[in-house]
Amino acid sequence: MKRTHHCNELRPAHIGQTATLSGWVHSRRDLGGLIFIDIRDREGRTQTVFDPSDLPKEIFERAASLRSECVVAITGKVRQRPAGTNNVKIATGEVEVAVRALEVLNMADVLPFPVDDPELASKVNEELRLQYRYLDLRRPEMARNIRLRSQVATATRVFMEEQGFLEVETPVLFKSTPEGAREFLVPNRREPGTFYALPQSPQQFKQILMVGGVERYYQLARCFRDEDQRADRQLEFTQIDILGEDIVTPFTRITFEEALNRYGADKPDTRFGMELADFTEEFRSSGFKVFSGAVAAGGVVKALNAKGLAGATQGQIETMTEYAKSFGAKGLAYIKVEGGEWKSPIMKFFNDVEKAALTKKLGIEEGDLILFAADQWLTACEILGKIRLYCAGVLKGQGKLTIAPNRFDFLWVVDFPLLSFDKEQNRWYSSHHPFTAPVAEDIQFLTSDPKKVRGQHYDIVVNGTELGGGSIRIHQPDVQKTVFEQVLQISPEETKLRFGYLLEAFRYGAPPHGGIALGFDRLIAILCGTPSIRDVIAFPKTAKGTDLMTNSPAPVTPKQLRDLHLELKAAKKE
RNA sequence: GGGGGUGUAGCUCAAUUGGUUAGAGCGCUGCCCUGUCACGGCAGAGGUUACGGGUUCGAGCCCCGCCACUCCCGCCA
Repeated sequence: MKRTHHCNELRPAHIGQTATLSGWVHSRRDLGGLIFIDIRDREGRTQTVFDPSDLPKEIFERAASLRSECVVAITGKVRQRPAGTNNVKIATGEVEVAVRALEVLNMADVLPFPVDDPELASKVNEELRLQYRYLDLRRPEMARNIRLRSQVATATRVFMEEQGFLEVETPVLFKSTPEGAREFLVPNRREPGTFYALPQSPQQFKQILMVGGVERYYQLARCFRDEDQRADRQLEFTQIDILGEDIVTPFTRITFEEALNRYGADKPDTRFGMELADFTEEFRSSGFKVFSGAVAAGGVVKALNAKGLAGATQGQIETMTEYAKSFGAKGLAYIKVEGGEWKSPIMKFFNDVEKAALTKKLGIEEGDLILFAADQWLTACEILGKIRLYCAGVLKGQGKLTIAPNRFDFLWVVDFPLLSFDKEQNRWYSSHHPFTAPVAEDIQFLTSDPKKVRGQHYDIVVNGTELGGGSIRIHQPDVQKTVFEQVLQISPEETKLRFGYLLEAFRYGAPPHGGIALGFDRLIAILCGTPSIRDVIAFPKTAKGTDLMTNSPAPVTPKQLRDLHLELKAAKKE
């Protein structure tokens, strides 16, 4: 029995035709003298009817023994449903198939969790869903995500090819690079003590492709980073990786500095206001020593107005304070504007001029909650940035802030600092990656005043999520050498060992080039409206990097270790 | 590495704050049922309260440890 139609296909126009459907038993409704079975495939579902007056007894009895998720094929006549029994919830709800023949392709055990009821299934523990991922993937929600992912991948490829980009696959077995994320290593059987590394991104190969004359490259590339996971971070993930000439930017641009000043984040969510305001000058000589002291130490005073949050309980204020402290704040000063007066433990320190400045800049009204941070510029901005998002969450929960679900605020963040300083290791490191070109007029400061150097780097942000980033690459070997050796303090020997091939490639005619990488999983998650990229990856890993379905990672045999010239120092904990 | 949350029947949850035999809905099993689509009715089975200790006359509940999942900080060029 070969399927003639899929389960979302039959309509009144098919009435009278003979059809064969195959798929899973979605649900069985056994009325005793009559059995309805909904058959589901990935396209949808169709009701079939088993009527004993019309069927051999044997078939009817077999239908009665079926349970959810058995795999069957049926043949029968498509007919109109009796008046008043249409099912408006499904697309095939006007017709049904009167079964003549049934083939049971496979029985199914009782399921560990329901897949037929979207409401129940969506609440099932994710641990269980991951363990039985194949069942989870049958749920319409997951099936839709996986399909959308496939469609977006195809659309991407069609678009890129039209624009003259070539998809080139780059090796997964690559070489370890000292900068950047922790890598996965692959021991080399052929030469003891040598290793491949899985790429954190196809970065270096794609630059080589530029030198190789590809001109416009893209790839849906798998990347690997052995770092701790988040809802939007997996050990292995997919990037839409692009390299070519300067990328056109149709979206709003905002500088890194402005993004921090206004939103307290380098990936601002601009779908709502509540912007930060600066009060450094106003409090420079304030009687409130916490503020004036921070300014004297070279810091700033920032504030934000959480409109309508004056009703926050002491507990909520406490929670916010703890939250702020977890980001390095020393405390969280606040003012509640309630009943026509300003209520705050620090009210007594403010004079009228300061109050007037606050009222003016923050547009303070009855019912507002004002929150302060006084610290070094970056710290103060980031703390209030986190508090801003927290407050937005609370206001959303109270229905005081609504954001249209189909609103996507895309923007470019530009003028990032090229370098950041690592206090622990006492050295500079690349904010983005070591191949990012400095802004031309800043190159002179590379060795004398590294913090002043801006990178030709841009992040693409949507709704507060970093979707991707790109940069104009260094294509002059001398600048690249300076970055490696003098700024990042990688020794000439190490540089030659790790990046020699790249520096050499640049000597043979390297065109200027820029690239961008978009987090494909994050993009799909945003399009699917889910907060976790696990929902758009067919087989994701848990927060600890395990695969609950296959139980990986797992030990290997002593022989495998011997072949790889490896010896274990610590055995697996039992 | 650190902080928070969760873990009770196959699933989703409850258990009056330490007190009788740990309950409900769904699912499952059996019987009944010819127009259901969350079918319905009757009956029934099903529990190492994640795991290991401890306190107590008595622990799902308190304490210590441990495991798993999850959210966040660090980390993620």
